[in-house]
Amino acid sequence: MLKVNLPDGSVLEFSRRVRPIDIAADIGPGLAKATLAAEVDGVLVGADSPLPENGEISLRLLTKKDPKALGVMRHSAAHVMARAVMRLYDGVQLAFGPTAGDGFYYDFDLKHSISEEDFPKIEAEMAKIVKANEPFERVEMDRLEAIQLCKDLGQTLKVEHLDEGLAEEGSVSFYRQGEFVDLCRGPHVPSPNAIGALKLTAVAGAYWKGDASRQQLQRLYGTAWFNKQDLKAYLQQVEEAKRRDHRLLGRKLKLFEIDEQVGQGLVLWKPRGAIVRTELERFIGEHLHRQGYQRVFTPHIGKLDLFRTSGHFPYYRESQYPPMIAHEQMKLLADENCSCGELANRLAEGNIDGYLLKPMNCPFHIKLYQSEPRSYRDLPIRLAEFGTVYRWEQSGELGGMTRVRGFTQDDAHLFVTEEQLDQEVAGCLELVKIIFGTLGMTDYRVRVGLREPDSQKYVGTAEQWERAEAACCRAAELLGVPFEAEVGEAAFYGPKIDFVVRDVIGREWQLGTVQVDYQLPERFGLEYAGADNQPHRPVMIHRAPFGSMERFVGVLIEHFAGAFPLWLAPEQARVLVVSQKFEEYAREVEGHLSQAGIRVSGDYRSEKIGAKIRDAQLELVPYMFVIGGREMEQGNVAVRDRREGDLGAMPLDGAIAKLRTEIDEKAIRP
RNA sequence: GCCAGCGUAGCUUCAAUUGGCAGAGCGCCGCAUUCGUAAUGCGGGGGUUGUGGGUUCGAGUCCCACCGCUGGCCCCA
Repeated sequence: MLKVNLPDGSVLEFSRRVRPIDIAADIGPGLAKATLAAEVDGVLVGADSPLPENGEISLRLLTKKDPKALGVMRHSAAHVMARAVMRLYDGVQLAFGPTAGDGFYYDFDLKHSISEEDFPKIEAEMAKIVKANEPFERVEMDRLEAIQLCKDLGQTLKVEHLDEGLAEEGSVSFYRQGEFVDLCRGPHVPSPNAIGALKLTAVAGAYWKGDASRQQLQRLYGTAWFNKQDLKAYLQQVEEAKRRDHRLLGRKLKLFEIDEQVGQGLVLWKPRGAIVRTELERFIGEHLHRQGYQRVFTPHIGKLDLFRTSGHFPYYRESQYPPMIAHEQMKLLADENCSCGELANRLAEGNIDGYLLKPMNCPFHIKLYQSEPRSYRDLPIRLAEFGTVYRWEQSGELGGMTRVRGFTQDDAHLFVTEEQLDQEVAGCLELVKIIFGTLGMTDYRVRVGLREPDSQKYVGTAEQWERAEAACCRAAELLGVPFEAEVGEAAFYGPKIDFVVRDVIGREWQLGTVQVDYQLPERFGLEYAGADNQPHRPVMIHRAPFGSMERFVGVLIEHFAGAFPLWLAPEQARVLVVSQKFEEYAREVEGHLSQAGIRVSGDYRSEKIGAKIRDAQLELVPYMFVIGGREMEQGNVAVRDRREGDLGAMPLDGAIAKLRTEIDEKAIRP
């Protein structure tokens, strides 16, 4: 006897063996037809997967109305795509093909190099498969049988996966649809007619099992929807989002430039972009003061030895700009006919010294800590700096402001006692929360990055890691926002708490970060005198609420679609003269606004007022001051709001007060 | 770094029939106009088609290499 609890509270009982689809049929034939998948005790299963004979379960039947059904359907769409590709090309090896984001992908190994030109052909084949509407059938079998089946099918990657990833499994499942058979966990929709609209979106390289040392496969991306309208709406939304792309707006609004001749990933902040950045820095500066930070400045380069001690060099050499070597050393090496390989070896071994463009600020702040004897009474010491660092990111990874080679962190390092750790981490997180709140950025997730237990890439003892990870988890809980712990996302020296946001094309970027570090204090032998007059080792917290100014401003441009709140707007107001006859009075107005600390400019071109308004609107200037004969006579100003349009005439003092209030409150308007 | 695609004026979904005179709009500059809440009119300058090489009578167009950009993978201290 199986007792089934449905979401509406009703209970059904079955004495025969049933599948979700049978239960749906019992309720009504319409529902049976509409059921695409089911959720049993919160676990996604196929509509035809057998349920236990006895016991009690909670069951949710998933129809097109349920977003989870959309995911199941997309997974099926991936199978349809794989089947189409196998029909069209020879020697196709299947890898993985899951649901992902707003669509799905499938990784293949095949000789033919798929390009976008092939899409119409593949899409047409997929349409045929959908139309034929052969059901997806689930087949379970023993793992060893499965290996034999995959061998028979010539699917060597699947055999590999059965030997590696699934080695522990007793039995595995396949999904069959016509001639197409694929090792797959499922679930799938009953048949492909649930796929209402399809479109292939991209092709890219992807490493087998995500391992760069393995072969590279071809990954085909697609999106699928229950109907054509949804697909159309989605494609429109994607186009819409692209218009907010910070790379486009950055140029249009003259915020920043990345020049080929300067170098890849090196940002030139234009005057307007610099204003946004400066305002953000000033904003956080106020909080630094309140939270007891001390501002410091450190150089852009330091001796290699410093970074040998910190562990950055040579372990992270690949992601640094190559070291600088002194003239004399260079000459000596040249005289010896020293090869590049030899040079690299000697640098690594420490036989040659040089300077490194800093990849991080911490070693410098550590030296500042060490520059004076420290007592427990001094702690916590909080050293803050807008420190510019340089990292040799791989060229394929660079783009816009979100991934660059030179960037400024709103960095700080806190040197604290073990007892102070929790409170100080909480303080750092609070700061990130304030920033995100002030800017109205609510769409973020918090990730606690933990170490991968058996990986070799971390430094420090297991015991230290456990303490640090525990501290991070405690702090995340105190934060009061949902968070997820993610294994393998830690820094090499410690766990971290990251604030992650999405850009307009759905990519995730880490912004604010707080990291707990027992390693660097150890490596540098940091100490403070305790109450017991014995030396103790401080714990370090690395923290950057914005993350980097470049990435943050890039994301912020997209967040506001370039229309910054008044306090951040590069140009807060523009004075527009109806005719050049009123220029003198308008310049007076402009002067008063400027005196009041408002970033204002004047448009005195011999253009019509409509054209000037249009230009100001397109340049996203928040306020326009229209000055004509009426205003001059009455000694007032006509204010136009970028969003709301003409606000009518008002005294200049009143207008200034209005703007000042909005600036001082850092108001965000919808 | 790897896979795929792209690169024409400051900018743009840019245009340029099978390889056959490099064009348009916006911006910019000049002149006229002095105007009331999203585009005034006229005129003008601006390109060694990313760079280098090759095929050809002839290359923006075809081929090769490099540089850069876009999407993805890996990476991300």
